[in-house]
Amino acid sequence: MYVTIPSDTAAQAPATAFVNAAPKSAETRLKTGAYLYFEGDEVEWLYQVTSGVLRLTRLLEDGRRQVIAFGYPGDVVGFPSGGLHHTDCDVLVDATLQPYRLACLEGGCADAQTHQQLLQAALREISGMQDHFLMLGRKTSVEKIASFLCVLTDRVGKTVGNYSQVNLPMKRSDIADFLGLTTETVSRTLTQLRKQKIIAIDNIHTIIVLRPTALLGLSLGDAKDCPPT
Amino acid sequence: MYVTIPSDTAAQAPATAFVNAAPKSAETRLKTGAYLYFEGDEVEWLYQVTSGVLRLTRLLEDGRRQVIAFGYPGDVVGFPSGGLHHTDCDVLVDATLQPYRLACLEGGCADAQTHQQLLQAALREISGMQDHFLMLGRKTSVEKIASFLCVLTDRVGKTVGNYSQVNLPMKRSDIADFLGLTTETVSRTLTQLRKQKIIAIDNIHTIIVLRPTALLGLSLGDAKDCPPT
DNA sequence: CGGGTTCTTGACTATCTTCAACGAAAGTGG
DNA sequence: CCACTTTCGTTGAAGATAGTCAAGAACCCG
Repeated sequence: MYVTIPSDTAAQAPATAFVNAAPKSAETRLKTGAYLYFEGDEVEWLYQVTSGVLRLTRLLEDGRRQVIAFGYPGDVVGFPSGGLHHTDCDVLVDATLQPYRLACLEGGCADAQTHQQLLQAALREISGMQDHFLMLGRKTSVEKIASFLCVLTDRVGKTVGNYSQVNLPMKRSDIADFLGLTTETVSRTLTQLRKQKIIAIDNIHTIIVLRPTALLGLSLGDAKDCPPT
Repeated sequence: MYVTIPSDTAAQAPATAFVNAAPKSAETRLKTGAYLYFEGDEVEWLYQVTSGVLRLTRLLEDGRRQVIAFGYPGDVVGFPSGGLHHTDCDVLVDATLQPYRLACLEGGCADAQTHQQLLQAALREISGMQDHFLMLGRKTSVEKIASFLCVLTDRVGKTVGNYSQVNLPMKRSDIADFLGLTTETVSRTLTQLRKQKIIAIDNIHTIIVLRPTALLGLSLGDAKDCPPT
């Protein structure tokens, strides 16, 4: 999952399971904390997330970290380069994964439809990452956090009463390393949105979006203090 | 071209023309300033840059801009998502391009080798973008500029006398929008490196690297003031 | 040569980070 | 199940990095 420009979201994140008549390999189940692969591992499988949440990370020698992406249902993870993984991948929320042989992406696979779908997933990945560039390079902390919440709400938000609710299974430091901020800034920005009554923080890992339009506005860089609707 | 982690550079940027025995379509030649495609255009062709330099950009409504990538020889540009281009692409330096039908990537192409090479290019693209994330999200302005110069020197630097020289055909604002900085910061940072005698600025578009090791050090976040070697 | 763009530099400001402290939550072992 | 320990999250104050605004210099192109 990347932080994409809202208007594009519908167009480019189908987030659906592959349509596939061919018999599948068995689903993989992984518990929170388990590692799916490490940087440097040889790639044998790609995985489409069926349920749960994954975290893809990359480290700098001095300890600085970038969360490359979160893997939400519909996302495909594990694209290789030079046959190797270039991130670590571990499990944030118990997950089920549909594995596909790497050969299936690379064409040595009988099932043309799966090949096609893996390829399209790779291309969506490129496009999503391009949007994410814009976010990392050009957005302020409020815009980043607002964008992040908007994307999550769209993809995995639940409607509870009149509001939509979204779960943040990751730590604040994961959000920070994903958006290019510090944990303190993430925390402060969430507090700020709460004080503006744009969101409510039900518990640390559960956000309720009170004013979706205001949140969307902030994600696009509108005036920082929209009056209560 | 993305700003990748130095140690990986060799492994992941072959930057070579595709090996291809099959007859090619005619090369495309484009002059500086010409547009190859626009955001929203339908994708019919992918292009491998043979010579020259391209610029891929993406705009936010309010005018903020991100330079997604520069297209240097060896790079493949034009990967679609949902059949459409998601960036603008124009020419910074007169370029020659080798076009490949999109069908060739998507498998509807007789030449399996070209299909394979386009696919590998797409996967390299993903990996390169992941490194670039780390750079955008976690590096300081000095590290960004130093990294940028290191990558360019590696890929297109020329040895002149005892030093290597690299051409920067793009404007300072392009560098800024590529690295997530402002033109002023780019300018100041280059001046700083010049005053430290790590680089010399021959003319605005030509940089000479005087102390490659120091530059590499800065790109990795070493102490900011290495003494002259 | 002249006009417009691009680049550099300076002064000032804002945003975000850093450092530090504290409280809340979660994990551990008896 | 509870006390203990550790990790995580929030908040404050201070500081630093990069941004903004503004002016002038250098460059480019007809």
